[in-house]
Amino acid sequence: MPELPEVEIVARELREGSAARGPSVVGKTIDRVTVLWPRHIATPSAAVLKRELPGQTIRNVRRRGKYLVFDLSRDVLLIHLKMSGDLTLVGAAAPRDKHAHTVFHFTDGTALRFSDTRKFGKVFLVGRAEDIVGRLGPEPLERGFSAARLGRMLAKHKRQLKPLLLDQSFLAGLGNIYTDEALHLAGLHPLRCSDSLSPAEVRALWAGIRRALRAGLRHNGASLDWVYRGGEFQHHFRVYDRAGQPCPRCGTAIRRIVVGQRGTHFCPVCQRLP
DNA sequence: AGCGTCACCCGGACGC
DNA sequence: TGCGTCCGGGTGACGC
Repeated sequence: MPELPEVEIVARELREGSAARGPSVVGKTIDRVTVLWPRHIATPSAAVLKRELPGQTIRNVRRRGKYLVFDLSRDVLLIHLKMSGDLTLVGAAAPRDKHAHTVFHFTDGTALRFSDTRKFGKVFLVGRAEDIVGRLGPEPLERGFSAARLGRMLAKHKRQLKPLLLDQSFLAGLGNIYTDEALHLAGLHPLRCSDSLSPAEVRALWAGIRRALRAGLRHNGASLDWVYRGGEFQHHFRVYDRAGQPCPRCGTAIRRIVVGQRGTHFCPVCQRLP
């Protein structure tokens, strides 16, 4: 279930090369594209994608929110992995993968394979990355994301913290895991109203968000959908997926409720509703 | 603006 | 063992 840390790790590995994902894709030129599941191609049509990509070279791979951004010589390719998507650089002789739905073949014979068991992932080809990621909120790990800024953002809304933090146009990159973890680190109930936080609570939330994301990065992401081989963060969850188990801080049984159709995990003692 | 609901998928867990 | 059913994940579309 890729959230900011998992996507960041994929971007880094594709950019710099890794054992899990193969050598860097930066500098490779696309020769042709195979699309076995056209519904992956969100924009434009698969036909246009197959026509426009050949000849373009990958200049850089980066992340914005949960999107992977491939800067090409002319256009920008964006991929959203959703929950079960993965990208691997493979050689010409690689065994086929029945879940590989879009394959970018390079002129050197290698190929970047987009596999997605649940077929939720999306591919976008646009002239400017902003066409897709322009509506995203700030990056929580960026220098400019201060506690004061978070406080101003929170005060502008009257929403429950959990759905607000999951809203990518409010803040980019938090999914269900890191939101629950951040709220526990901050000692804030997921149903607290965003404009009701004291300055100290805002600072705690700011620190909790950043600590949760950094912990995920440090442990190479979480592996729940058997996608991110090597990710270990699932062994360090404080509340996520731990209903009935003891809170790491006070020992009280973690509770699970549903907020906006999302499973939400919290400690009823450390995260009280005023 | 904010909220609820649904659709999109399918592997795995569960119940019978 | 083999079925059937439900769940969860991120997002966009929709209606209120």
